[in-house]
Amino acid sequence: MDFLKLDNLVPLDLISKIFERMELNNYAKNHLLHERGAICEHIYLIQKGLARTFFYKDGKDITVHLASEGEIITAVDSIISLKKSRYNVELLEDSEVFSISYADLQHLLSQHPEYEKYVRLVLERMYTEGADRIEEFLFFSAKERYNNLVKTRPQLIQRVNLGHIASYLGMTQETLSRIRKAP
Amino acid sequence: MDFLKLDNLVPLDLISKIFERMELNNYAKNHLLHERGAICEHIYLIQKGLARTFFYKDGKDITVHLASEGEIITAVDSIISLKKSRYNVELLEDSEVFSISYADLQHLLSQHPEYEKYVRLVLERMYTEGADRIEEFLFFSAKERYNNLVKTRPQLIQRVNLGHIASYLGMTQETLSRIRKAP
DNA sequence: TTAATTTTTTGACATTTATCAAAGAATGAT
DNA sequence: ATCATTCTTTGATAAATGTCAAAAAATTAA
Repeated sequence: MDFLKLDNLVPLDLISKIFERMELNNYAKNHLLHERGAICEHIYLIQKGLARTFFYKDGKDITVHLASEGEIITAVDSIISLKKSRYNVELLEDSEVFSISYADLQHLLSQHPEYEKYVRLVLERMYTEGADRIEEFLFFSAKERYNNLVKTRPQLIQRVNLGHIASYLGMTQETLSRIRKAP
Repeated sequence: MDFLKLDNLVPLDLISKIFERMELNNYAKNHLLHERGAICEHIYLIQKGLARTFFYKDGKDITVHLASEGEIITAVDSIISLKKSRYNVELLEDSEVFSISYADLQHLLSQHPEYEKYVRLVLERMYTEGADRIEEFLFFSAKERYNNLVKTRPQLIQRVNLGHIASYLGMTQETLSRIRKAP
């Protein structure tokens, strides 16, 4: 599985149209793009750097999503439903981040319905990636899930700390540490 | 989480337009709507009855998806990518099933780009449901996952056998049997 | 550079869940 | 109704993973 990169799916002229509507900002490591409890109104595209979505379960911090260059991140539990989000979206490195409000995106789409198709392609891809991740949990042991991640997104292994990778894969950091050193 | 029902998202006139292009067929229990190894070209909408997507991992049959009345089912690993599918799509009851080829749907959308928006809404919903399911695996024990399913889709518990429910929830049937009888 | 902080590893032990084998219950076919 | 088949439960045991506590290593800040 190769991960969502907008530029494989969407023609350049549309990308630039969307980018015209987007703000590009620089933020330091640990900056929160979105904080839990708030309604999330923006979609973020990582231009440079790394972000994660996470939340707390029984006091433990669990990483739900990781996005690096060219990938999209937002609080999926809020952006569409407009409900208060349980998620935080945090930068793991100093980053350059494009952002567009969902309202602006919808406005752009209503003006240019010919672009809907590409949003559909992106959503189809996101959906398929989600389905693959569900399969991982249905079929694979902790060790296999880790090995798959190493294969599909090796850059993450280098850049994200062990605790975040572990919770992203649905295991404790002790378990991941032991998997890593196993023969 | 309430499950995907087209008619909450899509205006009736579009539903009927799509339905004009759809075939409605009756099939007996155990009929395969789609068989693994083939490229899946159709999307199915369950009018009456019950279907599941499943596949084999080390000889074991694992249910990946369950769809009842008003819900959509297809081989998600194939319909978009046009790769050979690992999945079977099987009916668990005698059923009435609408079907449309993905090519026809795309054709309809190119003729009526104003409908793209609704496809987007459906995909957004499907994506969010997928994200919820991933969360289940990240956070919840076998027992909690079962209790959540009982709460969100009680009809399934009645209609789907224990083995299929168990694999859908990522556990063995013995574990689910023990969870059920636990105090 | 040193100290403080954060991250990773390790060990001992507990818990959850899986595996295997078999019995019991339910369902469907004749 | 009876037999065959499929589904569910049970028990014994094993394997995977989690928990807690602490040490070691790496990173960051002063």
